[in-house]
Amino acid sequence: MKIYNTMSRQKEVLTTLNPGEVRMYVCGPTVYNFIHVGNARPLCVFDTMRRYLESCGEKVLYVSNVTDIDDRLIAEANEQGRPVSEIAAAFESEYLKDSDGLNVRRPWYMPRATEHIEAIVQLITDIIDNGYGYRASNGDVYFRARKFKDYGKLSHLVLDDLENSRELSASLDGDLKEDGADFAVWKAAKPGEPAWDSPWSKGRPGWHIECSAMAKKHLGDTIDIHAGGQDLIFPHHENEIAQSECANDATFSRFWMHNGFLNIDDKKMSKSLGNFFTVRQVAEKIGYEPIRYFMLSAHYRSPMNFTMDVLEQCKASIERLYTCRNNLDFAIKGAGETGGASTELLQKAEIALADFKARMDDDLNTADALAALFELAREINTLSNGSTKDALVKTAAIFDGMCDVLGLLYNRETEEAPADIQTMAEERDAARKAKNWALADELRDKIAASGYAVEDTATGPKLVKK
RNA sequence: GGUGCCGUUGCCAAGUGGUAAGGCCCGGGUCUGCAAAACCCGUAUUCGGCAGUUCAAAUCUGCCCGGCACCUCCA
Repeated sequence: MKIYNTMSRQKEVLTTLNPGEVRMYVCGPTVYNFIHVGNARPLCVFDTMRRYLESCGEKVLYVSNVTDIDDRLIAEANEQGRPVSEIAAAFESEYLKDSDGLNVRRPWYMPRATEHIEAIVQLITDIIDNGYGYRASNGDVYFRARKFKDYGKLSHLVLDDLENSRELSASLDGDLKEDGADFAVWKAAKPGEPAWDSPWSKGRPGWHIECSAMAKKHLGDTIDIHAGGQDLIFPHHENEIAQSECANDATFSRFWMHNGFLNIDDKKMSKSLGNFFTVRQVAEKIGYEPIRYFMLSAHYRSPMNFTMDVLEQCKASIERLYTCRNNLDFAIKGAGETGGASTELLQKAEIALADFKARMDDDLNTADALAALFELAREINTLSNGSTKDALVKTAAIFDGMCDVLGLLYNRETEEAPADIQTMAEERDAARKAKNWALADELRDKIAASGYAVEDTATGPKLVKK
């Protein structure tokens, strides 16, 4: 497949260091609060990337970290008067609930920053030994950004263009840095802050260094794909590259993928604007699945506008897929050994699958892939009545495979309706045959009151859970 | 100031040189005892505007208008 590599700014054929194996690192959340809907985008998008690669037979070593120590976490802990570790553990658990709710597969490995202090200290030591790091008077350790000749190669920013902001941050940091462009890899602890021993001071890792260290520890010096939100390109990923390449003397990541941003009602999401939504809030209103569908309904690199109105549309779209799938199941139950439409159905299914793959191969075009899925849904709705059981089962497998790659239709009701409801449906069918419409309607109302809708089909009544 | 992105039907959104996918909504029809679901038909002669290149442009070029993001810790 081809993916857009932020580094080269063009689509490239994805290759991996070891054939059949993809080493992928996706920046995860800082667990100081519930994750917001913006966080859900990389979760859903890169999970879909992983699912697609796996469906193609690749083994995906998918690493996504949890940042459980940083300034915001400390601020939150101070505010609540609880230890940082407690806040982090609580919100990590909430994060996983949301992640599971969105049908995001658990990472192959999910490293926590605080459990990798040793690896981090080692990496910083290597950086200093190679001349790229230095200890400041207060015990902080900084990285000499300017010394790394490739600094800016990912973001395509030139240090001198950052003049204004650089001066600003230099003045804020006092005289600790040799150069305003330098960034912290280790921060000396202030009184009361969580701290770990190091050769330089009791302190904590900087934000960028943890990803460098954890990627190295679990995936090696060179990884295949590094992914995250577009806002991480600079400075986060740029700094990761500087740290890792200066410490390891090897290319850090061969491909860089970045998802576009999510706006809320056409504005950037922020707490001050009052348009800040957590995944949990939205899921409680409408469920998780429309959120996932929404994330896949546009190309992952384009900016998206998040509104409840559009989410309702997503929900309706998913409904169509569920209905189709349920109809397919119903058709399978009633199908026999003959069916004139079988050949055509299987043909259409193969075409849809080929389209689906071609679109996913083109830089993970999930919006286009969804179109292929809907085209298949229409063919199924049209042809399933005239097909054999064998053809229907094969078609279902293809349909399910596509849904599985997208991570959709994971809330399918597969249980049979309760016996009493089925009995009522049969009684209603008998009433209909006797043209007793009053009784038939009465029974339909009763069934509806029990949470089921009954539909009349050529092969008998069909119960749908509502 | 530097870097980059975007503007396609009522809404969402693909399409990046060959004559506008798909979904939601809406209107009409078929099926149905009535429904539901489904299917069929209809919904952009047109892709922010103006020029240009080309046999051919939503797709390339230029200018303009409008919106957005990043530029030291925000996915």
